[in-house]
Amino acid sequence: MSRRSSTGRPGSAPTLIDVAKVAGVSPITVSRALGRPEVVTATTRKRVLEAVRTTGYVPNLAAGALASSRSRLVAVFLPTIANSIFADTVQALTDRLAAAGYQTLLGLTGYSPEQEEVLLEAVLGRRPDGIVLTGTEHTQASRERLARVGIPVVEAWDLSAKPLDMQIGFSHEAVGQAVADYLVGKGYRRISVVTLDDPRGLRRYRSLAQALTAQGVELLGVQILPAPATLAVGRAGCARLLQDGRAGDVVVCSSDTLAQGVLAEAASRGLRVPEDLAVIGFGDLSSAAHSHPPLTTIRIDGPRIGNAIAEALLARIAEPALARQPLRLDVGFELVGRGSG
Amino acid sequence: MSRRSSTGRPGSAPTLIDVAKVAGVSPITVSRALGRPEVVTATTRKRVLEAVRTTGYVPNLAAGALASSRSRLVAVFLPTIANSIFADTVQALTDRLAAAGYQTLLGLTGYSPEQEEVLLEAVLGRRPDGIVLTGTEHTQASRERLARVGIPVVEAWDLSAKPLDMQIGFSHEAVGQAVADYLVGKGYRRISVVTLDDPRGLRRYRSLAQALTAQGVELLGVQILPAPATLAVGRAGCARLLQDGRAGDVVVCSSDTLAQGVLAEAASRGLRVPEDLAVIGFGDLSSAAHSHPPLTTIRIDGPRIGNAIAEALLARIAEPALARQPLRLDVGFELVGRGSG
DNA sequence: TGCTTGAATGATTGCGCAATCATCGTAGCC
DNA sequence: GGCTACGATGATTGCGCAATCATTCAAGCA
Repeated sequence: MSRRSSTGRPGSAPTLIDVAKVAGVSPITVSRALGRPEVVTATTRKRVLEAVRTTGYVPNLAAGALASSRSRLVAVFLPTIANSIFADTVQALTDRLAAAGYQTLLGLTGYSPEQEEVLLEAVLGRRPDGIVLTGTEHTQASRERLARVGIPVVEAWDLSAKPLDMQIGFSHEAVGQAVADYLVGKGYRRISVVTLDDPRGLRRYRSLAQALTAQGVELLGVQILPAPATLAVGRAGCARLLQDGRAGDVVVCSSDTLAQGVLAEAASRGLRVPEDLAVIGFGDLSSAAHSHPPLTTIRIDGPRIGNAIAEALLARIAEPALARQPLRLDVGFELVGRGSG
Repeated sequence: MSRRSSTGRPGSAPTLIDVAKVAGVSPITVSRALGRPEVVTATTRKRVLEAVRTTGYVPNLAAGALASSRSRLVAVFLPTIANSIFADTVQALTDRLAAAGYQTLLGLTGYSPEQEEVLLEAVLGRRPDGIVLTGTEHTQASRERLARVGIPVVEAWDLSAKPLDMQIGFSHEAVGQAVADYLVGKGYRRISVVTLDDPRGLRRYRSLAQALTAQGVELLGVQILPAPATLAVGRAGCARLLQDGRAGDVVVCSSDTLAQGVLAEAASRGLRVPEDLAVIGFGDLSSAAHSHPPLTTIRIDGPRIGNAIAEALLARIAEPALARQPLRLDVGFELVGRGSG
């Protein structure tokens, strides 16, 4: 196995030049055969691909990125990987991007704009061709930096009045409103909330509270809990509400996972759901339809968001002239009524 | 906002040279002030940092990678992001790597070695400083390629006889054995399995079957199901077993999520758990302790795996002389007995 | 004073590739 | 047959940075 690079150093990876020598063409022809095969004749292309195979050549994308100022990298920032509510979106997004020759840099922000800012600073060093952020809450420094660098940005899972660039999500206010309407319509008047202290959950909660107030109903109790969203946290929140006598007739949760915790707490106390205590979740995780009773929740089309992000990014990259053309896609949501409330 | 690059083109990002001009030093001093601050005097460092701030400079890591042949990138391949069993590991891993100045490239293989091979080929173009693979099943082409490139590789979540490089995981055979011992010890003789057709789940299942056979017990029924691991899939698997009269007294599942599906199916049929049907899971997800009844399952220390991967990678990167020094870390597992079986 | 020593800084070079412009050759046309 | 037009290929250059070697300067010492 004595392959050697153009400079003759053994052990280092073969380069375009090595391939070119083997194929008997110029380096740039190799580059073209690989990058834009249609501009090269079938025979040279074949010769080049053969040479690629024998040399074991793998293009150095860092060099390519430097020369072309296109990194073929997309940075994706998530609050956490643990909450599977983002899983479908990320899956669809990375699949679509991978198919288009893009790779995904992952950043985990832990619901913290400051953390996001730090990661952003680091990631920008890669000169990604696109950036996907979760939510619309960012530090001022992040906003300014993103405005400067001018690469396509998608804010996902939310909509806001002052977008950085493109937004693909839905209105958390509308969700709160819809839940309020649903509950009031079903005759509930004694309502409480268990929510994570993440920005979107809080917005849904506030919107719910406001919509209820508008209909003459006041929230009975609220538990705002720090991440992560686990069943244990949901249980604890519910226990606290019950203990304070503030659970009311229905608990609205900021995620299905918390809701299952509430379900668990209710069950352990012998409360019947929904007769004694109704429960509303958010996310429609795979478990929601199969809990006991099945969970009434809000369904978001995660894969659709992921695909839409990819398409928006790829379109913008292909046609930078569209820059800062406002894209604002509301994918909506669906309230799925099941047995829990 | 009229920053311009060294070549005077407006709009393009400032470079080391721009910063150097502003700071009144040579470019290489800027590089040093940023990369190895200890070799530069405090005053120059301060001047440089000030210039970095005023110019809004962000180092181009692609150029740095090209010049230094160190990408500060680690590629992480997961079967899927949906199964939260990997979430803790990835979280710990990325946190630790980010703290050390490394970024994470995410690859989703969908439990397919062929998919992994394709992604590997693409990712190798970035010349990552390390690669993390899930499991020990890889195509021959992947194995050869990885052997050639000689960058640190960690196979996680499993152990095998022929490691690519480093391995950090546990023995799935031992898990199967432990479950067999546990069940037989509890007096169960009529045992069935619901498993995803992922390599590790299948290995646990086969080991369980073998260990049972060694004790004179035969598996009553097996359902091998395609991904994803959802409650619905678990329910369907359980329903099938019951319908065939092959569920026996206890169903062993390849994940907690499937187990919860089994629990749901049992509940919907009015079966008492564990009296009529016991259930064993795998993973000890946050929900396992709170299901009804709480799930007997196998706990894996995910964060520990993530941290160990990061440490192993960073150590190897810092000291390439250790290359191919076999590292094989068995993090073990714990059978957590709860109410379900 | 003259020398050594080492810390701090600078000049040069090349990493591997794609953009750009130049060249070659052939088909098509009147 | 001579021309154009265009498709295919090649030569040169520079992307932004760090490695390497060179230089400067001040402190320390006999």
